[in-house]
Amino acid sequence: MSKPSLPQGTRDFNAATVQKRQYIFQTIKSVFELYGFQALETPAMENLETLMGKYGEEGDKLIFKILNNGLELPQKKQQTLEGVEKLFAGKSSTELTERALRYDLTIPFARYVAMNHGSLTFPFKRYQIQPVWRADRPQKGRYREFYQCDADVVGSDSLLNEVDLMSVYLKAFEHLKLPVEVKMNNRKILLGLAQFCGGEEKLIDLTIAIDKLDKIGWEKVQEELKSKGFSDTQQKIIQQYLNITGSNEEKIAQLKNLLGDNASVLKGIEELTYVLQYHQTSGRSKQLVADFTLARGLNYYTGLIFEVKALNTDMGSIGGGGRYNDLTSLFGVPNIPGVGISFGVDRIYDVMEEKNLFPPSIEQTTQVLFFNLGEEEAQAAYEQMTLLRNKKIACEIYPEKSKFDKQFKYAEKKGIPNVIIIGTEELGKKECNLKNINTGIQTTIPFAELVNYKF
RNA sequence: GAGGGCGUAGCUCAGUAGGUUAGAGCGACAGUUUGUGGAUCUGUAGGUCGUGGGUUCGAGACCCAUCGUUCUCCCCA
Repeated sequence: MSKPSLPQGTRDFNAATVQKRQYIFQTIKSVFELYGFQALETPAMENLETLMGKYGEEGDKLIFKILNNGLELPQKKQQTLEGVEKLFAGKSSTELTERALRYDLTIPFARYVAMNHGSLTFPFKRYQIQPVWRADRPQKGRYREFYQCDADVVGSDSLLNEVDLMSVYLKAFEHLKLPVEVKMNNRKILLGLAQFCGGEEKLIDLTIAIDKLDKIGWEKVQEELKSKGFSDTQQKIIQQYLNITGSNEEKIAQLKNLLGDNASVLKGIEELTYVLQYHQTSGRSKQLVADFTLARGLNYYTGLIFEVKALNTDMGSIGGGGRYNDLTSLFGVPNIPGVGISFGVDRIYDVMEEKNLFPPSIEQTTQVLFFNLGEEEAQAAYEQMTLLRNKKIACEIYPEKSKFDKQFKYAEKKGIPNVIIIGTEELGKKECNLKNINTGIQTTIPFAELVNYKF
């Protein structure tokens, strides 16, 4: 028998890890609820049709597909073979895979809204905390199974939603004590730049290229632009665009100078300014940074886009989002605009672990271990334990009669602070010996008073 | 999809230019101690060196393949 192992890019979470993760989930969840978002859960799998074509060509390849059952049945042989042929032709084949694991939470949400738009109250605000799966190559901060925490508002055009969502970000990371900055840009600004440089159809090439700026530097970006057919003068404009620096106000002023006669750019600036100004008063505006090099891969975004970056670490973005004007039209229901944000919990965990930001208090465990010193003694201990449990004190009894040594070590390893020893002597006097493992102090307490003891 | 690092005991690793029966620390278990742990000491168990082939008188070490893992690029959270 070979050693058991885990699929690539997946992890087990032990007790300590689960507690820390729960701490993050709880923190984010309570902020979502504070802002009026309601929970939603959707299935791990969706119909392949629902997911395909929504994440771009690259994204489609990363969708985990689920092999249909019953492919080996003789009456389905023809169908199966057709499916295989489609597969080799580079197409997706529902003959082989009708279902797939969800790739993110946004598209399933859009599907949900499209299916239920008749009965939902708009604006509809929901949050969702569930795992998603990607058939990616794992590396630092990248897993094949990871959790997303999304909050979206659909059915409202108002920029007040963007304002509120930025507040959600800042509040949640404030609670987590994780210093971040939220980069903001507007797809409309990028669109304007594309119009300036040869046409809207170049938007995607353009965004992909400039998104790499901080990673590969201008030289390489320029090479990529050149290979995508941008002319020298266009490259020059893009370079000027990317060189915009300074405070938010200064950046916006420079952008106006450069591309101010483009309607789309102006609209983008207006929206960005609106959100930034709203936060001027909150005192947290410093964490909101206009960054015109921010692009974001997903193509369904149409307005403001955001990305959260943890300060002083080389971890990639730990959250992102943006406005999409027409996601549900993918599912036949037009005119439901929306805006959403997402938290990358696994990366947040990694950063917090790296920076030692988890409060020690979140590790909770058994408070009291009852020693097992024989059948009769154990019965008495069990009675006392039940009383403490009724008082909501976490207790356990060592399941077998063993040497003190062993039972002490168990308590120690598990971080149980108190042990209660009930042996024949104590049994006779109807009392128990309580020993604090950390201080070594031992006290004798009558059975009748144990329930009132403050652990 | 492209490229690099690493796979030796439960864990972390050592293993010198290929040379006898493959080592250490930690951990586990047992004893010192059938009712008071953490320490010390003593002892015990645990490895077909990821797998398969090749070179060699001889391979944990060298070569090839394969699997696993990890990191970088692409892309993304």
